[in-house]
Amino acid sequence: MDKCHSCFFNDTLCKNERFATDVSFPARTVIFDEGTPLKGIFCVKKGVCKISKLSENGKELIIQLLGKGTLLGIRSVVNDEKTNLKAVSLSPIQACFLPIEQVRRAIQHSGAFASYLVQTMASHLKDADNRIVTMGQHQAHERLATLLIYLNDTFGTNISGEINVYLKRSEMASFIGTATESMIRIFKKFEQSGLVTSEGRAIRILDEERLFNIANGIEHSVL
Amino acid sequence: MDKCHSCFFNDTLCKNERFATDVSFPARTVIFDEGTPLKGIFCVKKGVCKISKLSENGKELIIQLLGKGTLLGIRSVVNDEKTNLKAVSLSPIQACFLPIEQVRRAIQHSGAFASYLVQTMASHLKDADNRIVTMGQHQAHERLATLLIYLNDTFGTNISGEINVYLKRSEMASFIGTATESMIRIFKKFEQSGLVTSEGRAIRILDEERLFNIANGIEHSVL
DNA sequence: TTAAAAAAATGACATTTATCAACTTTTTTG
DNA sequence: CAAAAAAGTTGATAAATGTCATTTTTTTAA
Repeated sequence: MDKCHSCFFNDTLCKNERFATDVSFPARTVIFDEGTPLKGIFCVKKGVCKISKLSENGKELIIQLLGKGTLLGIRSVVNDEKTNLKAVSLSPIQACFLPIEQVRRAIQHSGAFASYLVQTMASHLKDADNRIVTMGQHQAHERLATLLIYLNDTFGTNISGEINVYLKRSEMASFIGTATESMIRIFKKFEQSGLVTSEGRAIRILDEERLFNIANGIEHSVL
Repeated sequence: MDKCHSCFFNDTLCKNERFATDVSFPARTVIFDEGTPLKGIFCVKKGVCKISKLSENGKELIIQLLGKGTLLGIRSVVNDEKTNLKAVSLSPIQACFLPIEQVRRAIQHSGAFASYLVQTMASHLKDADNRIVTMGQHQAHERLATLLIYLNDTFGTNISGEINVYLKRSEMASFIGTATESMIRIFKKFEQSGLVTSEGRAIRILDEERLFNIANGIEHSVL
């Protein structure tokens, strides 16, 4: 149980105490599942995990992808509910863990932490709103373009230009809310049009500008 | 500029001061538009307003309907951004207004207000997640059933059983992310199946249980 | 390394949903 | 009140997306 030295908690909150502890998870591990009561929150320090929710009809939808610096489980802790989301690591995860009592105490007594939290949540709410609009008003190929740009910009690429997140085709479909087959067909058209290339789950974006235009319904050529 | 006596600010925050002031808006008025810098937040005390966002392709999507006790504009204020949402009153609104400096001060110095805010936002984030799932994994008739149940349960009905919110057909379509014509056709089937009745914009739910089953993909009869 | 399992890809087809044009009804405004 | 504007409705048709069956490829684990 080593102290966490690189996250917000310790930086602003508990400089001389040992509230946060380090934890890690291998790739493709369930960190928590829907319906679990959480004992605290995680702050991701390395790796990416997916947050998903099962629809009543049994289909999964990926709500968020969380990387470095993001909080995991905060909502359930704040509202004292069982989590309604599932968190699975996509790559090996390093994180730190802050117990529920400390979180509550921090909100009450640290203006800095409260402000940080409110700002973070406000920003997530904004993202969620944009996501709702995208899901509600855009077609599948526009949503896929949006996803690809988001992945590229949020998680960056390695030396050879591959996006640093490796999703299954079914996960990409799960994110944009289409059938896997539909997603594959659209993705193939993107490849044929020279917008992206892929090798297995590694994706490289070749023409972000055109992808952007497709995402926003400006370019229709690739249907 | 009378003091507001019935909202969270005064109850928990400024019992002896005059931070919050009363404001009101007639029905169908723009309270703020996308891109506006806000000078503070509103707390709705009476009436309902719609929060919407314009998609890049020019279509509007209704993100939320806010009634009594909800905050308006908090996100932009917290993150010091121009609002990216549009707020329009659907009925005459009574609200109180709290200036931006007071909000910031309250988050920093009032543990009670910080907790309240974090909890409210956590709950909105949960709603947003559910909305994303509904938009991404459900068909139009399921989304319409979900909307009708939501309206009925959130805003209640008057003596004659009519839901207390009066939306245009195009607004219902805007909420569930379909073309108005599609929405009308589905709504008509709901009426023909004895699930709802309507007279203009007044809607009465006749069989909430079946609506619930449709919303969750359990019943398919009404296609 | 190889067999088994999982994921990816493809075609044929069905279903859902959007679009467009025309028309009717309701609401707004001079 | 009457004319104009906006909202609501309908049918015909096109486009988008899902489903199912099957095959190929990749990944996993013995």
